[in-house]
Formats: sequence, C-alpha cells, structure tokens
Amino acid sequence: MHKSAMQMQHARDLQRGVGMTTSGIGTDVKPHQCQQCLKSFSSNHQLVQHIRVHTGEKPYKCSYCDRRFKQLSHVQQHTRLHTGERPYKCHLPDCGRAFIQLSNLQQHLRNHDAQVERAKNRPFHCNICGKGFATESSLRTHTSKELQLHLGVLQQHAALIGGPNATSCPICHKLFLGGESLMEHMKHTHKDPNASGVATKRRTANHPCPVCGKHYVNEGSLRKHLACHPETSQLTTSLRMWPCSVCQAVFTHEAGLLTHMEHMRMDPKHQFAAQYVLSRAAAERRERDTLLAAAAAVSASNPSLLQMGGGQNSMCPSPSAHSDSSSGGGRLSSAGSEPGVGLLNNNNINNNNNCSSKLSDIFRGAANNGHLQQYNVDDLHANRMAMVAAAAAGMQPGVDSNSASSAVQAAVVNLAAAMRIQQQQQPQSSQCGSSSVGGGPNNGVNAINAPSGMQQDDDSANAAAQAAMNAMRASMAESMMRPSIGVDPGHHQGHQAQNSPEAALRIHQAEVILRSQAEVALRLAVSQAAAVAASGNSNTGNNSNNSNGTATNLNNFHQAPVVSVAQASHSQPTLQQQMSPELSEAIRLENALRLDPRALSFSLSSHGGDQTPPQSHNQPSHTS
DNA sequence: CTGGGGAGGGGGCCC
DNA sequence: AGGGCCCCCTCCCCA
Repeated sequence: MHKSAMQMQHARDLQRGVGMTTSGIGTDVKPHQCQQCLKSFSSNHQLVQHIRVHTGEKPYKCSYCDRRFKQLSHVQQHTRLHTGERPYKCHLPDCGRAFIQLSNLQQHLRNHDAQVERAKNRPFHCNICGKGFATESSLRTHTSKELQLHLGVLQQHAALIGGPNATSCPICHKLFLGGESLMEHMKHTHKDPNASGVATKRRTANHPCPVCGKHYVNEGSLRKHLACHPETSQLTTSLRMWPCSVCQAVFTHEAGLLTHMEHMRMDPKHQFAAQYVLSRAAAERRERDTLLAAAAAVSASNPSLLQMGGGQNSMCPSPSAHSDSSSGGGRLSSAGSEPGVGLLNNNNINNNNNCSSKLSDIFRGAANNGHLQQYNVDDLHANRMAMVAAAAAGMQPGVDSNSASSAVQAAVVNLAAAMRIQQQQQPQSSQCGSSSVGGGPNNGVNAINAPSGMQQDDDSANAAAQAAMNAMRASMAESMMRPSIGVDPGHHQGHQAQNSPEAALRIHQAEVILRSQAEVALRLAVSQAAAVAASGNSNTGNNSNNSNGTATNLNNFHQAPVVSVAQASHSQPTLQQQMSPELSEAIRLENALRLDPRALSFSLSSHGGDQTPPQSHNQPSHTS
C-alpha cells in the first residue's frame, strides 16, 4: 500500500518537473488555476483545497477542542495530541522516542546522525555532564565551570526534594519528580481520566528533627528545617546533595540519584552521565568496603580505637555511645544525652608527648594533655569528628531509616579517610612543633585534619590504617572511568591516577566534600562545647587545663570518670576564664572558619606541600 | 544563540 | 472527481 519514501519522493520530483513545464515550457496541462495567485493544479479538488488558503475557510473541526482545519488529515493529525497517540517511534535502541508526525521522527533521526557527527568532532567528554568538546583546552575550561556549577547545586538545592521518586510518562517519556505530577500530566496531556498508571506514594512525615522532634515528609525538608536550630544550622549548607547533572533533579541520597540514572540511562541526554555516575558509584562502593574492612582490621588490632559506638556499628554514632577506653582508663559521661556533647565527652585520651596539635588539645578540652598515649589519636580524633558530624546530622539509630544509617557510615568513613589521608601525606607535620596553631607551614588550622603528635605507638593499627589508605587510593584510581586524555595537571606526582584531569577533578571534589564535613564537625563540636561551658555547671573536679597546654593531672582525670569539656571548663570564676585556652582557641578557630572557609584546608592529593596555608587571621595564637 | 521537539499548513499522490 | 492520506516545509517555543 505504502510506497517507500524514496519512491514517493522520486514520483514527486517527476511531478514537480512536470509542473515546471506546465508553467510554460512543458506540454503537461494543469488546467485548474487559482485566480488569486495564478497557481495551477491538476485537479479541481486540489484547487478547491488550495483556495481555502486564501479564503481562510476551515471546514474540519477537532472533536476534542475548538480548533478548525482546512484539511481533514490535519484534524486527524491534530487529534493525536489529544489521544496521546504517537505512532512514529525511533527505532534506535538507546532512544525509543515517539512522535505524532512522521516528519518529526525523520527530523529526530537526522538529529541522531548529527549527534554522531558532532561526537566524532568532539572526542573530549566531560565526566560530569557528558558534553563533548573538540579540544582539551575547551574541555578544561568547561570542567572548571561545570564543577563550580556542580558544587553550587549541592549547596543551593538543599530544599529541592526530588528523592528517588522520579518517574517518567509511559506515553511521552517526560520525566516527573513524583507520581502526582505524572498523574496530572496524564490527565491533562494524555486525557487519561484514570491516570493511575503509576502508583503514587502517600507522603508521610517520618523524618523527625533530632532537636525539636518535629516531623517532616522527607529528609530535604528536615535539612531545611535544621537551619533554624543553632546546633544544626551549619549542617544545612554543608551536607552533600546528589544532583543530576543533566536534568537538574536533586536527590538527598546517592540511591535516589542512582535510581534516577538507572531509569534514564536509555535517555540520550542522560546516557553519558548515567554511565559515569553508575560506574563511579560501583567504584565508590568498593572503596567503602575496603575502608570498612581496613577499619575493622584497625579495630581488631587495637579494640580501643573504634569502639566508640557501643555495641552497634563501631562507626555509627549513637547518643548513648560510650567509649570504653580501657587504655586511658577513663569513662565517658553518661550525661551526654546530646550527641555532640556525649561525643565530646569522650575526651579522656592521653598523649605521651606535647607535640599534639591544637585541635587534639581542643578536643581533649579540659581533660588536659595526658601522659602516655596508648593509641592513635589521629584515628580517634578522626572517628570522633566524623561521629560528631554524623550524629549532629540527626542520623542517630532509630531516627531514620536504613538510608540514614548508610549515610552515617559514609560520612564516618569519608571523614576518617580524609583525616588519615592527611596524616599519611603530611608525615612531617606530625613532628613536634610543626603543627602547632599559628606556627609553621602546616598551621594549626590545617592540623585540624591531621592531629599530629602521633607517636606511632600502635604500629599494627597504623599499618592497617595505612593499608586502608592505600587501598582507597587504589580504588579511587580504579574508579577513574574514562580514559585519560593525557593531560597532566603538572603538580601532581607520585600516583598514577592523579595524572589525568579526571583524577584531579575527582580528588578535588572529594576534598571539597570532606573538608565541608570536617568543618561541620569542628563547628558543631565547638559550639556545643561552648554551650555546655556556658551552662554554668561548675561542680566538676579540678581537672582543668593549664594555660600552656602541657600535661597535667592525669590522676584527676582518671579519678573523675565523668569528664566533659564543660565540666572541666568550669573551675574558673567567669565564663571567659572558665574556658580553657584550648576551648577559647577552638572558638576562635571556629570564628576564623566563618570568616574564611578555606581555613580548614587539606589535600587528598599527594602534593601536600601545594596547599596554600590559610590566612594568618585564621591562625589563632595559642598563647593569646 | 543554538539545538531540538511540537504543531500548523501547503501540496501531491493514490484509490 | 473527490476523499483520504502522506510528505515536508516552516514557525514557534523551550531549555
């Protein structure tokens, strides 16, 4: 019945040739001529149809709407808008788009060809958005902008709730962020009165605020709400979001983004990004597994290291998580009902030297510098900060679902990893003096992430941590999905994976995220310590620190199992004086961070020396 | 500005 | 001859 398009085109060409002859040269006759435009037609029927162009007559009316048309076929074509019928489908396996008009499909197929051609001319692809570029330099230019945009989205879209609810229309494949939106679309666009093709989830407020107890329908709303609490306000801008780089959907969990990408991996716009995101997620899962395994090894070699989570997941924060720091002999305050405070109370860590960083001192608070450190302060510190951050995020057990606990795990692992990396990569900074606040290239702010003074007392533990680091970096290298385009950032050295812009980009992203998490941990710890200090409880033992931060009465410390920063800080008459110098410094440090977020800087790459030291105003003097 | 899809409309061919 | 169908151009809108 249907001629092939080529045959019909050929017939039309012949016809047009005849038409040209009709106009004066040829012998074929088109006797039916329009009196207005003098066009000629072979039949009266064609002429009548043509005359409607001049008269505007539209005898054919759409039965769904009030539109009228000059030709019946146009009505039929138009009617498909109402019925949702899209008979012309793209045959390409990765596409599957459907169209109302054949010509639209044909145009679409031409676009496919054009895309292939462009791809040939643009072999350099962005790992974030999948765009192709003709030159390396244009890719680099784009990458820097894209990363800024990416991070901007992370911070700006905290209130945008997409979640894993993205669904697409089975008819036109449009994407919707929720079943309700899809239902509306089905009703109005496809006139589906049932519009029940996709089950919609009833939203329930099952995300409680850990501070005030209010419930929210999703984590995004909760995070937005957290901004109103001083305890958690810092978290709302720093927690990681998961945006789709293609359609700008934002998810609060990686799982949401992964589900979205799985769903959209056949979509031409998403296919590059989906491939990248899914592959990267797989690689990161391997990283996490490796780290957890290594952490377990550390814990096994020295149980005091990671037993901060009580009987639960050792890396999972709990308001009731009390350390049984057998080596230190101290016990945590049972009064630590607030996650941050409770964790901060876990300060009975002794140090066997005075080389520890200011932050180690700070977090030890009034517990004073001890004598023999029997385990790795770095590990404890890292874990503690991570736990503070995670706990402060309201992710205590029982508060949220599995996704929350996995997020906790991820946060803990990430932060601990960052700190261990820093420790590993700046071995000299652990030397006495070089990391003190306000002094040396590796100033005290930087030392937040590398609480030094680390006598490697527990060789096996540190070996395990080292192994974890190596494994993670190897895994990171493995996760560099796209082949290197041969651009060496220049300053990277040592590690093969850092010889590509993708590697540098990934490392930079990881740095940014980890830095923000560490920042959150610091700020929350300080604010809560200060809050407790201000609470006026002064009935504690005499284990306050001395001003120069040297070791003091460890016996008092041991004799007073319930020890907290606050309690230790209240042995002085005024609030200002009640604060230990360490706590004062912590507060100043936190203020410095407010002024310049770069203050908390570290590097995941192996060129720790490249780090520009924070501004001097971020280096509070220990003695001031 | 550009690419891509939606949609209207003119014209030709087939039966 | 005329109804029906198809092709394709073009414009518009949106991201």
